[in-house]
Amino acid sequence: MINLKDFGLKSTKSRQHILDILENTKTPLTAEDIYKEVIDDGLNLSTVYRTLTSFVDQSIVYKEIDKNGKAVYMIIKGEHKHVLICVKCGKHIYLNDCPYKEVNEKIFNDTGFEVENHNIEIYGLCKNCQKKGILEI
Amino acid sequence: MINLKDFGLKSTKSRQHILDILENTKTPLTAEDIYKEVIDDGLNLSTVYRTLTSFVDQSIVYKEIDKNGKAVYMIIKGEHKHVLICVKCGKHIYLNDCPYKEVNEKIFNDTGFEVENHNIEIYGLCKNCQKKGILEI
DNA sequence: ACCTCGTTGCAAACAATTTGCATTTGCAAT
DNA sequence: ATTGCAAATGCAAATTGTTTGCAACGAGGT
Repeated sequence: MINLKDFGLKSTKSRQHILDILENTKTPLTAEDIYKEVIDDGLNLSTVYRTLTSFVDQSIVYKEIDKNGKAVYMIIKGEHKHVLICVKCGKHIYLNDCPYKEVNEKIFNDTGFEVENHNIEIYGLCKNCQKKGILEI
Repeated sequence: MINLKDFGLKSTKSRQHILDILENTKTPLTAEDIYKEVIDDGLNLSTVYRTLTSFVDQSIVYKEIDKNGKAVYMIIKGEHKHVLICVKCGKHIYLNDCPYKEVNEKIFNDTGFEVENHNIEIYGLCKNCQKKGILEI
């Protein structure tokens, strides 16, 4: 349960609704996705964008750019996420823990570079699509 | 040396020039970057886009979307690159080999996902900036 | 209840990319 | 070499996703 006031944001119906949507989705959403859900409130698309921007500024949500250049948003729940993306069916599989932890140490030893954070999208074939044979995107 | 005909593409001056540019750059280029280099040929921006699209279709170049949602293109030369980006001074350090190789196997064992490729940008402090103390971006 | 400043709607601006159509060009067949 | 045709190109206009200016509105402290 996020309290907008804690982030210096006024609590309006629009924002609460958008926040609610983001809190209750499992997949990242585009501004358009969210807009469709709030259009009945009479909410404007630019308000959705502005709201999302302020959420990003306050580190309430993540903003990522997908393969098609569209921005997708998802709520930050503490740890960072890594996603496996199937190049065939587009399925997103989220990893719960970071499999790259040990690598950071190796990088530090090799280069003296101290890793703070990383954003990783890994492309491949999900279990299901491997069965289907030849790669056809 | 790539031969366009091998990819079912007509060999035109425009395409050869664009291919040449892509073959001789170390950094990924945007359509605009390339356009600036071919504008003296009288080449049109939409031709650049169409050429890049057909190169992507033929798997001659990669298309990635950067943080700002812009597409960048780079020739496919077999191996992929990883870059360490210093959050303080912005320095880019390229890794010669992929430190994540072993991880792919772990992912496969855990999830059945077969990694084909990944694009990684790792953020942290380079050796030099670590000395300078507190992080100020 | 009032005042202030942040928030919103609306329309218009923007930036990156794509598309329709008329013209040109590469190249395979003659 | 010449021809014919599909593919490639230039140009301008359309599209898509996102941002912005401005006037009206509303939340929340006083």
